[in-house]
Amino acid sequence: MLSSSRFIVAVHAMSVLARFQGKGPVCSAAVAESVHTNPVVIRRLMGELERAHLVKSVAGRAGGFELSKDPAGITLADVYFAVEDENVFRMHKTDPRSCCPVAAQLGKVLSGPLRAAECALHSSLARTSIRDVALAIV
Amino acid sequence: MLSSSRFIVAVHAMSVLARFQGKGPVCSAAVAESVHTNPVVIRRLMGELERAHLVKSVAGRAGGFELSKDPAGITLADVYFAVEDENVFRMHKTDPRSCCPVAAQLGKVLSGPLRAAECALHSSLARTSIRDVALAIV
DNA sequence: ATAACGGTAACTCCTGGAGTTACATCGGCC
DNA sequence: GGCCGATGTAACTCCAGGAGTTACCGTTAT
Repeated sequence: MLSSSRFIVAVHAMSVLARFQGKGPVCSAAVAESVHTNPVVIRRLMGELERAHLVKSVAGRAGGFELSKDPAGITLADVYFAVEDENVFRMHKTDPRSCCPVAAQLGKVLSGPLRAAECALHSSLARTSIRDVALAIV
Repeated sequence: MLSSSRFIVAVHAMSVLARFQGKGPVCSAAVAESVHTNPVVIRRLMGELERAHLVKSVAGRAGGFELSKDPAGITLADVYFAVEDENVFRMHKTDPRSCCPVAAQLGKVLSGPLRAAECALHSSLARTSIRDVALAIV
């Protein structure tokens, strides 16, 4: 895997789960094989998705993971913000007491436009559901 | 600096240049002091901005950097895509010949929605110019 | 009881950004 | 012409974080 492909991997895993819906839970090894990675990596990712109430895990023998709701109600935006940093844009440390007005005020000035950009990203990703993705796959 | 704060740092530097417009070039040491980092880091970043035709460098004594055009014509989107990876979303390696249809087709299926999301991000960032940022700073 | 699961800790490996030093080069200015 | 203050860039080091791996515990169907 490439670094920080967490979002795409999560979508990949969710799509696999969507295709197996109603046929019982899918184990991490099976998902890992499709994604071409390690079962532990999948379990860790699923942990984050579970905390976001997008999947649920079934413990014990014949356990695994399944979607916690209708795939039509899970969007790419849900997956993105469950798995990636909540901040799309990382700030450097600015000193509000700096003598340079740019350094002192940039954070406040940029917060509006950056929030707007995150919202735009969210809205766009929210237009595609896991169901859409799963249905597009033959 | 935090890791991958390249975009914010670039906006910071551009804002400094905007405030000094018409007063001659600003040297990398002065920008670095405001950003609270190293002059070499600034010069490297300016190199990328220069390749995107957003700034120009003046060599020799009393040299430095200045905006290459009206700050009202430079948007946050220009800066973002000059300085960050062209791909907002990183793919993991998918094998198109995989026996799992999800692994084989996910790349094609996602390309549309992901391109749309990048466009949405671009459009939102394009609504704010460096002039807007510079004017908002007292 | 056993075997097949998830959950998690404790690592290692690797990539990439940031910081730093050093040096070549350029171009006003005296 | 020579100096000095800039950029440009190479060659590192340092560090954070994602990914991969092994190991072990708890859980549950058979």
